[in-house]
Amino acid sequence: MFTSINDYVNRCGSFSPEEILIFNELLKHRLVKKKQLLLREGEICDFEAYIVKGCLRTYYIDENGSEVTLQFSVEDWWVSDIGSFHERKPSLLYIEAMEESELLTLNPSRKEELLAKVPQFERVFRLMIQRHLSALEHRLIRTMAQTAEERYLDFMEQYPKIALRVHQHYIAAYLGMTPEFLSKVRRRLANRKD
Amino acid sequence: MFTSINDYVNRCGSFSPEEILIFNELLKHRLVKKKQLLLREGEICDFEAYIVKGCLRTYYIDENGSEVTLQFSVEDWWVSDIGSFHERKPSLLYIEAMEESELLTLNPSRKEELLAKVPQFERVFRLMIQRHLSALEHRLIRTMAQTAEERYLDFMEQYPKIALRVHQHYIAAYLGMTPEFLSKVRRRLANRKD
DNA sequence: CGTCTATTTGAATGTACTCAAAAGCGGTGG
DNA sequence: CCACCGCTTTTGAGTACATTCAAATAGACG
Repeated sequence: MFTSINDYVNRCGSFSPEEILIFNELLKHRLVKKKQLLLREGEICDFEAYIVKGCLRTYYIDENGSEVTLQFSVEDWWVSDIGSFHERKPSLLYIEAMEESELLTLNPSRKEELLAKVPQFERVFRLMIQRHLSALEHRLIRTMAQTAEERYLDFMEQYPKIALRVHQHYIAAYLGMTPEFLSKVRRRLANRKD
Repeated sequence: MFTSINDYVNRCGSFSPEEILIFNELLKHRLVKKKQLLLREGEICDFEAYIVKGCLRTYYIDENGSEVTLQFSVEDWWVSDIGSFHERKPSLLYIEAMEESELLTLNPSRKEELLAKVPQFERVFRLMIQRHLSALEHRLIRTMAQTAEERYLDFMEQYPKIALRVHQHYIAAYLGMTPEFLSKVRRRLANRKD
C-alpha cells in the first residue's frame, strides 16, 4: 500500500526508515467510488491526497453553469485544493472520482504533526506545489497561445494514458472547447491521415 | 528600503528583529531600467526578487513568434521563474521591467543560507508559491470560461492600478486577445454607457 | 434487447483574428 | 512653441475559428 508513495517521497529527498514510518502512520487510507465527490464548492478542503490508484478530475462551475475542468489526476499525483486546505477557506472547486480510486490522505492536523516531527518534509510539499505551479503555467500558455486542434494534439501527446481512460466530453472541458467541436477536430485529423 | 519587505514577511509569520536582520543582510538591492530584461529564454533564473517599486512583465514567445504575457508584477509582489530557479534548469520565459524598478533579490545560495539560519522562512516562501498558484488558477479559469469582454472587465476591476500604468497592447497580450480587438471591446463598452 | 448516455453531423451564428490604413499622442529638436 | 517623428490606438473589411442548437448515430450496460 505504501510502496509507491514512499518511492515518491524518496525521490524528493532522503529519509530514514524511521521517518518514513512516522509518515506512513499519519496517512489515512481512503477508497472512493466512481462519481463520488471528494470536495464540492463551499466546503473547506481538509485533505491532501496521494493517488495510489484511480483517476479524478477537478472542476469549477462558472456563472453560466458550465463545468470547466482544471485538472485530471492519476496515479502518483497529489490532489487537493491547496489554497482552501492551507488557508481554511471555502473552496470554489469540485473534485470527483472518475474511477474507483485508492488514496492516501493527510488532513491539516496530521500534516502539521508530520512537519513538526520531520521538518524535511517541507521540501516534499514545496516540490509538490512547484510541480503543480509549473504544470499550470504550461497549461495557461498552451490555452492562450494555441488553437483547439493544437491543444488537442498536445494533450494526446502529453497524456496518452489519460486520453484512454477519460470520456471525450471531459477532455473537451479540459481543453476549453465544446464536445461537438472536439469531435469535429478529431474527424478533421482522421481524414488528414488518409 | 527594507520596510515594505519586512512588513511582507511579518504578515507571513512572526520573526524576531535578529531574524529579520539576518534576512535583510542576505538581500541584494538591485535597480533596473525601463525595458531592461532580468531574464530571457534559455537562461537559468538565479533570483527571486521582491519588488519595492516598479512594474514588470513576464512573458513567453510562442512558436509563431508572438508574445504571451503571463504576469504583471508590481510593488509588494515577488517575481521569478520559480521552476527554473529551484531546479536550475533553463527558463522558457522573459522578464522585463516596464518601468524603472527597485528590487530586493535572493540568489539560490543566499536563499539556502537564509533557510539554514532561519528555517521558519520556509513558510514565507511556501505562502508565496501558494499565492502564485491561486492567482494562476483563477487566471486559468477566467481565460477558459470567459469572453474577451468579460476578461477585460475583470482585469479592470481586479487590477485598476496596473491598467493605468501599462500600455494597452500589453494588457491585450495578458488577456489573450489582439490589441485591435481590445480596442473594439473598449469602444463597445464606451458606447454602451452613453 | 432496450435504455441511457456519449459521440457525431450539419446549418446558422457569433466571436475574435488578420491585414491595411488612418488617427491620436508624446517627446524631441529646431 | 511648434513641427515632426515614432509609436500606440482606433477603424473597417474580409475571414477563420469555434459555438449553439437540433437531430441522428453509436456504444455501454443492465
